[in-house]
Amino acid sequence: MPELPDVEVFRRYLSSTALHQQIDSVNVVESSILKGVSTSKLKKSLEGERFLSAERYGKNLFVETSGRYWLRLHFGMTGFLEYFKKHNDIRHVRVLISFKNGYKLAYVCQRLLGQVSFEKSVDDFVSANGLGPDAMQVKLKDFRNIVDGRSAIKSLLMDQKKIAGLGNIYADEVLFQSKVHPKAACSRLGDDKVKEIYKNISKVINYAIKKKADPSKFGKNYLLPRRSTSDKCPNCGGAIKKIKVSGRSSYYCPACQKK
DNA sequence: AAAATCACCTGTCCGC
DNA sequence: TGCGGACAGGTGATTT
Repeated sequence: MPELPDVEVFRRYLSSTALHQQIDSVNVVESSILKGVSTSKLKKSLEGERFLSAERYGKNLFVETSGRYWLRLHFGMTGFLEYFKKHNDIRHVRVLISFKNGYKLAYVCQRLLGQVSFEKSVDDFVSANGLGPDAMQVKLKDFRNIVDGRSAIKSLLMDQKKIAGLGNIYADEVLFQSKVHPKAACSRLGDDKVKEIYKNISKVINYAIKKKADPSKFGKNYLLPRRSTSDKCPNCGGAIKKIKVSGRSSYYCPACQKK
């Protein structure tokens, strides 16, 4: 689930729920989810503190604390947050933060592909990991420079070091909206197509956020709810095709999206 | 240099 | 009903 739009929805969710409440206790249920921080340090550094604000960069959620660190949450393929008072049937809770007001915030991650860490700042993490510009903030000038070389356009859109935030399904959606084949070589795209892809990145992201990143709420001209070879292209009615690009399943319309 | 492969994990679905 | 394999919205290391 968690690509940029999902994480942005999580950010807004956390901002409207868990901010400003004093943390009573932290329970690390599965310590293998922690990266570069021990269970005891996480507990010691969070207990008694409060969350002050929440930011997002790419697919990462950063929560500012009243202590020394920012808490970074990455959600892998299956992560999400749940804020609740009474709830006893949530599976795969990996970190549980209890607040003095009686509520709890659960970081849930079924496949353990997510990460929880402490960072000095958002900028620190971004530069240390060489992340590209956030997909919601990137300027056309910079995007033009990024789209270069022989690589397939979809691989580039998914490369977090080039542009941060898009993943497998939103990269597919952007290319579908732009009528560009996922394997099209970057260097062979005309400037008009580059501009169209650029515009569709923000268009798709903003639309998805508005729909709470829930594909079942997407309109009929979107590919996202139709990621199946038994489905039809919403534009031309042709069959949706499935291929591998960068090892990931890619759905597209061969009639509308030519190389 | 880019793409394929594998590895990390858990769960579900499909075919035999 | 059971079992094996493929696959799932991420990412990093290693190999072609």
